[in-house]
Amino acid sequence: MDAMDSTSTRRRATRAKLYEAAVTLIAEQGFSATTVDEIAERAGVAKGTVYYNFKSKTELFEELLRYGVGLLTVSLQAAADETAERGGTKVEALDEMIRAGLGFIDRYPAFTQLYVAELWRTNRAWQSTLLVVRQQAVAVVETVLREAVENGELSEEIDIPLTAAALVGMVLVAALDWQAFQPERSLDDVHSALSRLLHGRVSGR
Amino acid sequence: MDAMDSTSTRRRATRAKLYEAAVTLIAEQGFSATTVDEIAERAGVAKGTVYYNFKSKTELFEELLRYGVGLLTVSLQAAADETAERGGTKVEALDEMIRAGLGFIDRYPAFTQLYVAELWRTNRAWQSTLLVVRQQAVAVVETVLREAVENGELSEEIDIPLTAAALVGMVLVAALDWQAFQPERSLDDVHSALSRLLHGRVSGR
DNA sequence: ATTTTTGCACTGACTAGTCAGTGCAAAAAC
DNA sequence: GTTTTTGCACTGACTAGTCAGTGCAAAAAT
Repeated sequence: MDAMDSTSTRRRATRAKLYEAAVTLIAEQGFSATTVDEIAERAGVAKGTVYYNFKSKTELFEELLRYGVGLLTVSLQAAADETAERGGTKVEALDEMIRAGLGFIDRYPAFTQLYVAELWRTNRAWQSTLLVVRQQAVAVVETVLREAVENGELSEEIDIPLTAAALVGMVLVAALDWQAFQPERSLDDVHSALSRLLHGRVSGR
Repeated sequence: MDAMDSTSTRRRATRAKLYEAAVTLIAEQGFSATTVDEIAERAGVAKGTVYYNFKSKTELFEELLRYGVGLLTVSLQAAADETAERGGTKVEALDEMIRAGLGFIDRYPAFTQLYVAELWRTNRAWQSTLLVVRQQAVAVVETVLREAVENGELSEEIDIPLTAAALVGMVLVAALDWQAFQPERSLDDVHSALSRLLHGRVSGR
């Protein structure tokens, strides 16, 4: 039943080293400005190994995108599920998802940079991969919003896709700004600022 | 002793053509993937002309950033000022600034893409230019938030820099998503979804 | 008036270099 | 003994930046 495990442990480890190296370099410099030689060197691997494991530089990058967004989606979903299990409201679930999102960005800042930098480009090879992968992540938020509207926690007037996009954007940009321009702030600081926005506790006292 | 007009009309026109060509190409493909030959060709100009007008590809790009963010800042400031003049509240001013931001992104989507894609990169030549230029734009929002707190419209507990960053991010990402994934929506749709978030009218009925 | 000079804006062929991807034999790991 | 990795030389396409030269209009010299 196993056997056909086409990727050996060894190969997986090599690939992981390559992802790790590529994500940092591409986040800093962009895809085109990053050379395959650099990636190989940083991963401590021969250039030929890159091409033994991936058919091209572009393919390596696309796999990286899939892998990274997969991690994010799992983490968002886990936050939503845990809140549900312990009987929390949907708005609490959203709040926990914001925290999970911030945690992800805190752990993988380079991936986040790279994702944002590529997401809205047009005419690039991996555009369709990105579209799929983005929808995966946003869908988790949309589902919780939808449930919250159904059980009356949120107004029926909200526009679910737009609100989901805005929430994701808010977290993404606030977190990147935090990392880039105010790294001394704590995750809790950032979380509570965003949470306040979510709960409409900005205006009024 | 006159001749102060150091840049002739002709040169200015050429530069404008180059900005126009560069902004679209770089938004689509990124800085490194865009060649100077492409820019020149799209602008209908010889390659040498690019180097006659700018000392390098990087300098052309930096000028472009300065120019674009300048436009945005002016537009945000105008929205704030007009609201103040007609005696509106600070929260109304924020609302108008959201609209102005959306309008800007609607008019210059390519510039916005390019800005977002480059903003959080590290180790790039134009990093310092970006820092300055970003602060310019965010400062306008921070000022209005600060005034709103001072006159009691907003809670004293809000974290001004973080909230400003989150608001800008919310608008930026929602607008780019709108353009990329739901272009059929109207500006008013998007504006009212965001406005609802700002006013805390998401939760509750 | 006509010719010559000057300076600006622009041109495009050319240079020197870079980089994705290949090929392959030998070694290491499994 | 099969799979994976290494090391390294090589290729060919592509690219940032340069530079000698062109076109042209206004000024200066004749």
